Amino acid sequence: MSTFYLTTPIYYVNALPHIGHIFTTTVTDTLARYLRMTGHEVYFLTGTDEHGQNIERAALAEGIEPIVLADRVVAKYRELRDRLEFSYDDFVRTTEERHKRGVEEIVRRIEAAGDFYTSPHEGWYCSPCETFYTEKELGPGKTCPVHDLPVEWKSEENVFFRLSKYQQPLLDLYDQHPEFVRPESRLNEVRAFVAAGLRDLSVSRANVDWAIPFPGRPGQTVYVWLDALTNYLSALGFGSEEDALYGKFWEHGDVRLHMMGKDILRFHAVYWPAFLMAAGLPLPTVIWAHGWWQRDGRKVSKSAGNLVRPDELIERFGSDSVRYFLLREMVFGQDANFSDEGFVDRYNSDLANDLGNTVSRLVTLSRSAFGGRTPPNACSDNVLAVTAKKVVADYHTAMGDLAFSRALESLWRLLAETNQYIVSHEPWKLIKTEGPTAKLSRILWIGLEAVRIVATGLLPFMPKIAPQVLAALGVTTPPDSLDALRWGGTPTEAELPAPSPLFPRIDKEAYLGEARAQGQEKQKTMEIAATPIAPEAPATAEKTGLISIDQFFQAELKVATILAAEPVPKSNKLLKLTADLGEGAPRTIVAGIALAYKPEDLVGKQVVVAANLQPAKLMGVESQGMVLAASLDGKPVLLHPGAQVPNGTRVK
RNA sequence: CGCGGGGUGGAGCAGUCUGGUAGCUCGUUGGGCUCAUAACCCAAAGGUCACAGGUUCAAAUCCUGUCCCCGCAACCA
Repeated sequence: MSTFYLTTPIYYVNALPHIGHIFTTTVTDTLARYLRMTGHEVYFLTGTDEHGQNIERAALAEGIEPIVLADRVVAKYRELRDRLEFSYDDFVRTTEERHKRGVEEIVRRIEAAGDFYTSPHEGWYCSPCETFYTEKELGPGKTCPVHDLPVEWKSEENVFFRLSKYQQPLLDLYDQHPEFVRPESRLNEVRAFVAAGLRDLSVSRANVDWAIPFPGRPGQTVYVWLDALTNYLSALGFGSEEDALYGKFWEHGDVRLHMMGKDILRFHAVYWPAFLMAAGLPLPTVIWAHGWWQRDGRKVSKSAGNLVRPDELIERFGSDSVRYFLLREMVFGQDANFSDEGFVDRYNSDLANDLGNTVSRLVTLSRSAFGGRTPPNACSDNVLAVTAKKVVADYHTAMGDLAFSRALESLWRLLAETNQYIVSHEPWKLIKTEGPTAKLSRILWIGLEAVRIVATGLLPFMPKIAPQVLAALGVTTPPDSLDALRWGGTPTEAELPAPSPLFPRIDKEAYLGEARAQGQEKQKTMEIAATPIAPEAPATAEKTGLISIDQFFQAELKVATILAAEPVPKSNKLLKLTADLGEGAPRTIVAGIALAYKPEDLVGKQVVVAANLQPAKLMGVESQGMVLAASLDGKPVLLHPGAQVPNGTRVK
């Protein structure tokens, strides 16, 4: 027996849970359940990350305390646990006292090792990101590349962590423990990043109040990632007197596994072990980065409006169907695709047809032949028992590799063979011709037993439904150990309740129509919400964002004819235009329209140009103006004059 | 030469590390069965494993090169 410490990331409370959170937690939960059922001691942790300026500001905007905002999101996660049967042992919040103590302890240790120093930190700062940017990284008009909001020049004293010192130790770690980062392809990524050189990391902020005060550094608070990562220790009691769990699962634990999406791998595989090395603490043993869910083949994003809506799926199909789909459809480690059609197909063919229907036919046969009971004769020596043995072995192998889809696939092989077995023995004929003989009894018992093994293997995956399947097969108490995967567990002459469909078939066409309509409805709502509401009373210009006509005329808009157009090398959005503004010499203008226009289609066209903009360099080409275009979902549509006019004509 | 993932029957994917008859699910066509949730079983059609070269007795798999697709980064004056 080994100890396993399994964690999900702690989720940031600035947004409600979505399919990404659900997936990571579902995966970890399934693994936790499997390990418990194979006799291991498991401690499963999840939680929330609640500090930082984002939260502070969001709360301020609503006029509430940050903790109230956090409480609200935490309540959503608790609700999710109940709906999806997450079996975590603890839920840690970074605003808890125990967490604060853990952070203080790790800071003290790193401080004692001499790996912190104070230094001025200057740069363009985006508050929502809590990040400094270089000039080059900024968007047009000195805006944050992520938020498009103006950044501020900021200079403050920060505490820095000597990350650079750990470059070689980290590389040694990856070499000595190639299993540290999984899947393997990710290890190369991490190694390349570290080998390229590590800069010291700023780990404090001077002006963020909604955070843990930095011990021994008045006026400084702990940077969110140092704060957040430490949850893995603080939740176990690290830094307090009651640290028995810490000793058992971290310090002396056998496996310490962090599960996460690939987007935050770097923090876990580089920064976190470096912090721990500095603090003289044991490192995690495995960092597992899984892939992302895409929607209809495209990346999921709010702006594209293609978010997966797990709430509706859970309501319609049941939480276990969602869990099943997520684990069956993704090759663990790679990206996978979600589509409504794919979901219904899986549900109907795997759950309704294969699993549900097989249970149904066996139970019905058994009940009618043996007076509402399971058959009286068991049988250990037969073709299905041989298959079952092989299937169970494959199942365990796959689970050991965290290859969830393969584990499920192997169980379904047994299901398929069970159906073949039933058809080839035609028990419905035997009932009519010979009655309830021992031969019939064995045939039906073998079928029931094979399905029982499948349902038992599903217990970690489908904690709600698998026990119901077992109950339908006459096993009233679900086993708490996967020893029950051994052939022979189906009771003889046990009461067999009348079957009811566990997974009712879904009419695919009807459902897809429904889902489409729902999607459109959503979009409509969003459009309405996006329509600006006219101010009720006249407000001052400053407040409404209105400008005077003089301010407007500060912009010189002129008509120009495009003389030439060519793509900018190595860029995919930019076109380099040569335009005549009636000034004698043509101007070079770079425009981000390459995705929507071909160069040859633009030559000779008249467009509107902002003529008195400061020149700027884009991908090495100087642009002396801006072509005006309507922006439709990020796609530009150029503005042309309604009739041919002389170049340089003023637009007003 | 920015980083990464991918290209395998109509669709979606596994297999590639560790070379040995190309596999799964869905779909299509024909047949069977009637216990079961219009389900289940059998059979068939359908693949130059992106392309080219190389290594090998043998390549989807290893090596080299090329093309294409998708993310990220850069880029929307």
